[in-house]
Amino acid sequence: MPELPEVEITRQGFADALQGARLLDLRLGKPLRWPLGVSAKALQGARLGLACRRGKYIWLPLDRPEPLGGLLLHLGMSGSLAFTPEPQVLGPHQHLAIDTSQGCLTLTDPRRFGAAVWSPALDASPARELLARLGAEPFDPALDARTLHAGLKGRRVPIKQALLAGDVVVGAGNIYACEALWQAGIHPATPAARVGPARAERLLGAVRAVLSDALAAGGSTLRDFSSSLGAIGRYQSLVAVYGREGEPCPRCRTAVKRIVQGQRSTFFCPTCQRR
DNA sequence: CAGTGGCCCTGAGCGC
DNA sequence: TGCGCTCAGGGCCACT
Repeated sequence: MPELPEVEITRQGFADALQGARLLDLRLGKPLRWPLGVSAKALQGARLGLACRRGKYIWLPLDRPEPLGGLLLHLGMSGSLAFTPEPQVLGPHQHLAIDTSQGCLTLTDPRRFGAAVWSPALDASPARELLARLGAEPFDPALDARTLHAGLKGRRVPIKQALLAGDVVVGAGNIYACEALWQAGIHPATPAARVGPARAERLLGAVRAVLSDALAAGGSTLRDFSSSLGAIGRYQSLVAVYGREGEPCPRCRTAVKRIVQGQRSTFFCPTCQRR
C-alpha cells in the first residue's frame, strides 16, 4: 500500500497532535514482522516527540524526560495508521495501539508485513541496521543528477528494480517507480548503468514531480489507503500507466504494456519509453 | 559481491 | 455458493 507520499501523509496526520503527549499504554495484537523489542510497561509514562520520516519508515521519538529511544514504524504492503481521540478496541487486523494523553494511534495491517520496533536511538541497533541501506531522500537538496547517475553506474539490474530497491533514492515504490519512468521516457527494462547523466537528470526530476504531485493529491488510494485522519488519496486518478494495461498512453495513445520484473508488475508505454 | 528468487501473511477478485 | 488460483502499494535474507 504505502509508498513515500502515503507514509508522509500518514505522518502529517498525527505528528503535531501527538507531539508532547504522554504514553499511557501500548497494546499489541498479532506479531508483526519483528518483535517490538521492549515491554509496554517500560514505555508507559514516556513523552512523545515529533514523528519524522526516513524513507517509508516513521520514527516516533520517546523521552521520559531523558531520551528513551523511540518506535520505528513501517506500514509494509497493507498497513495504515489511524489517529483517533479515544482508544480503540483492537480489531482482528489491528496489531498495535499507542494510547496517549492526546489520542490513540492504531496500526491496522492485514498482511502483517509491517513493523513496529523499539530502538534506543535512530543511530543505534536495531534502527541503524534497518535504515542502513536506504538511499537519499528524494527531496534532499544535496541529491543531484550526478549523485543519482553515480549510484546507477555499473549496475546491470533494470532501472525499475534499481528504483524499487531504494538504495540510491528512497520513496518510489511500484506505482511511483512506474510513473516516474513513464514521465522520464525511460524503458523499465533499461539496465541501470545505461541511464546516463542526461537521463539521470530527467529521472530525478520525474521522481520528484511524481512524488510531489502524489503528496499534493493526498496519496493514492488503490484499495483502502487513507491518511491517519481517514482522508482518501486522489492520485490514482492521475496515474498515467500504473494498473492501466491495455489503456492508451496519455501521451501517444499506444496501449500500455504490463511486464513482470522481480515478481512485481511493471506498466509502461512501449512507444514513449526507450531503452 | 551483485543479482535473483523465496518468503513473511491475508484478502479480493475471477474463472470454472 | 464454493473452490482454487493469481495478484496485491514492501523489503529482508539465503543462495548463486
